[in-house]
Amino acid sequence: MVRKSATRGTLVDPGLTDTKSARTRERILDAAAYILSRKGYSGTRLSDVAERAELQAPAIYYYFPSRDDLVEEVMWSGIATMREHLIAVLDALGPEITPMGRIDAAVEAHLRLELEISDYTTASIRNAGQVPEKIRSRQIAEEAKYGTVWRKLIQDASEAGDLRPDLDPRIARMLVLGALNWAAEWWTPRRGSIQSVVKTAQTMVRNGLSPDSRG
Amino acid sequence: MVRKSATRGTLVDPGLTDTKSARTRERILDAAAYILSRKGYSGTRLSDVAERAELQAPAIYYYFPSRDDLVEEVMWSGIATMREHLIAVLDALGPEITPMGRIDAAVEAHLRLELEISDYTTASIRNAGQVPEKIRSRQIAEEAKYGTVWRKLIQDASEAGDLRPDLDPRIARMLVLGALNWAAEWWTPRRGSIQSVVKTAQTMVRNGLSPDSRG
DNA sequence: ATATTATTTTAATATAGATTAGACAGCGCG
DNA sequence: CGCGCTGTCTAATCTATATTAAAATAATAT
Repeated sequence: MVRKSATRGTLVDPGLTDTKSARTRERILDAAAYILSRKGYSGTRLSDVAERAELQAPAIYYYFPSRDDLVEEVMWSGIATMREHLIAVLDALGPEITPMGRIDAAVEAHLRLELEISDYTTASIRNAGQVPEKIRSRQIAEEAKYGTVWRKLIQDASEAGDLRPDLDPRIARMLVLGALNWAAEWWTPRRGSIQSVVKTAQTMVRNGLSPDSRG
Repeated sequence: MVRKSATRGTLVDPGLTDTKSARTRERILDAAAYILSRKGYSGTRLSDVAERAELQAPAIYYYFPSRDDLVEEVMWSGIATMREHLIAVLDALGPEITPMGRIDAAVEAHLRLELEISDYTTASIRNAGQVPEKIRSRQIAEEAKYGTVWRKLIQDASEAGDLRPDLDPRIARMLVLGALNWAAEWWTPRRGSIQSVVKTAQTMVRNGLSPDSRG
């Protein structure tokens, strides 16, 4: 029996169903994320995915109705995971943290997940522009949700008077996310620690957004 | 006679040879840049390029030895154009401009070329990670040259005492370029003018890089 | 141990897309 | 006029890759 793309576990709850079958499915998704993040949408061949998942290409069809269904799941779960991760981090912060402190935390959360954990995230980020409409729509929905979390972060800063008045908040948000997203394109472990990237990014974002300090 | 990829004119000097043939070649390159920036490396089909250039796919082989040669030229000329553009803008600035003022100008130059002019630039930016090694190497060389211009901009600011000491200059540079590069992914004319993007980007970069103002 | 179901494999199929071959039109020139 | 060159086209080739079909193997239940 071929099962219709079953609900994939969230990051927080990585799957109640931990059968051998579920693990194989996960292995295929992981492989697809890996290839997708490196080769792009059109460059992702099922044979490559299969090789990395250590099985034959047709076996993929036992778990996914089509190549595009597989890709779609990788794409949206990449962003969904990012959002879940970010929200979990923010929720753990406690109420005494300033709005700008929360933005610092968000910068770190985004960078760490992107750089150290997830092929899903980079697959999702890099291919956002290239996938066909069918796949894209669901991903756009996830992106919008993620953007909303950030919009709130910046709005809170603004309301606390911690945002330069000469910034367009939406543009500022996109520029920040761009700086973070792009990190996956150039960072490698060989060139400095993630910690150093996080630190510099936090400093730049904080000072880029904050009004001039009045001495 | 098939000519080996002839030297493409620079931005400043768009080709001494303005024959009908040269124009057709240009049309093919333009079409390839357009498709490449939207569909990615593997997704770029010669038939699509041909359609946009208003000829049949095999005609492309009269001007380029292979698909990859065509792609390669788009990819490196995208960055080369960006660098020429940036250098031209900087050279026009005059010596009284501060290092940070020059960075402002660079931010504007980068954004304007990326957003208003060039499919080449976005093709080059977006597909940097996906093209095969053969193509990539030449592009990496161009990227390095472009990075050098920016490195100098930031170094000059640093030597003038206009750079926060707690920033890693290389990381800061990559974060700035990331914010700028990413703009192509979200900006559309419908959502605000380029001018507003430029202004917000300049403000954020300037304040992100500058030491705290002592009042 | 055997029947049944789940999983994976190997062997077709089908199509898309790069590339090549060969023909053809326009054109300057002897 | 007929020749050679440039630029383009149509038809043919060839390969890669998604997908389907038909087994074969593994696992589980009876």
